[in-house]
Amino acid sequence: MTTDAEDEPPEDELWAIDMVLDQLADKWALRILCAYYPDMAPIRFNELKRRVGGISQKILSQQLRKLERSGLLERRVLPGRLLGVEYAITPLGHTLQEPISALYKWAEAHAGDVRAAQASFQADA
Amino acid sequence: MTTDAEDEPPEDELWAIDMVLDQLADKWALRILCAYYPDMAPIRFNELKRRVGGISQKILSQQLRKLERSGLLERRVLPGRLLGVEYAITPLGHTLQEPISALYKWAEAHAGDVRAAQASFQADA
DNA sequence: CGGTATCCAAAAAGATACTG
DNA sequence: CAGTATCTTTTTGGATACCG
Repeated sequence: MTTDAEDEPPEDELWAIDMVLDQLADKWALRILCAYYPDMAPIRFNELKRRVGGISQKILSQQLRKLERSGLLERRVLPGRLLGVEYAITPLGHTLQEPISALYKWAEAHAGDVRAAQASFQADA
Repeated sequence: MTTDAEDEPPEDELWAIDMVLDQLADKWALRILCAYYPDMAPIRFNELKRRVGGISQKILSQQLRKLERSGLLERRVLPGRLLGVEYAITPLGHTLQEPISALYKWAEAHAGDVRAAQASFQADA
């Protein structure tokens, strides 16, 4: 019998999800995307560096290239005499902002709870 | 006991959000929490290991302790004849399932888009 | 079954210097 | 301003082996 009561997701899609999670599951990717919250306006390289905080140029550059390759961000050279580059959220990246924002808002709302849990964990042990 | 002791020094309330993101922004935390999706039932250690896939006992153990300290998971020793432990989602962890699920669903829905973007990125250059 | 301890390899990140 | 190159340090992960 080929009919399962459970869902039968294609294996091809399964590792694709894994691949997508790989894009986001590192120290910086989520933070970089959170830097666009809530206005989602394009951000220039050094401003991004300032907004994220504690990230080196090298890592930021790497991450931006990764996010650009994934189609979440778009790199734009600013025209005119002003030497500059900005990174804008693509339409695809924009669809990700909802889940990201949800995560960010959760962090805002429950940061105290997490801290309290960590504090009481020591006391419990 | 201290194989890889990772301590988060208490910081300001402003940095609490950052601390929360630190809990989630690594290779495994999101995947482990995704393993509970969609039924959110408690999962035993080795079943969790199988569901996550590709994770070693050591890392899984580390991550579970971290998530337990953060109050997202609860470790329960199973009573009775069977030697076993299960990890259950706490009420706090349950509130996180919504953002996590949103992220997971996004990955499901847009995995193809990301792949296409990565493919066209080479061609574009 | 559900972990820990130890050792080791690999990957990520940081500092610094340099470039167009 | 916006990076790249190079080197070093730090962090992470995997492979056992072993324990309650």
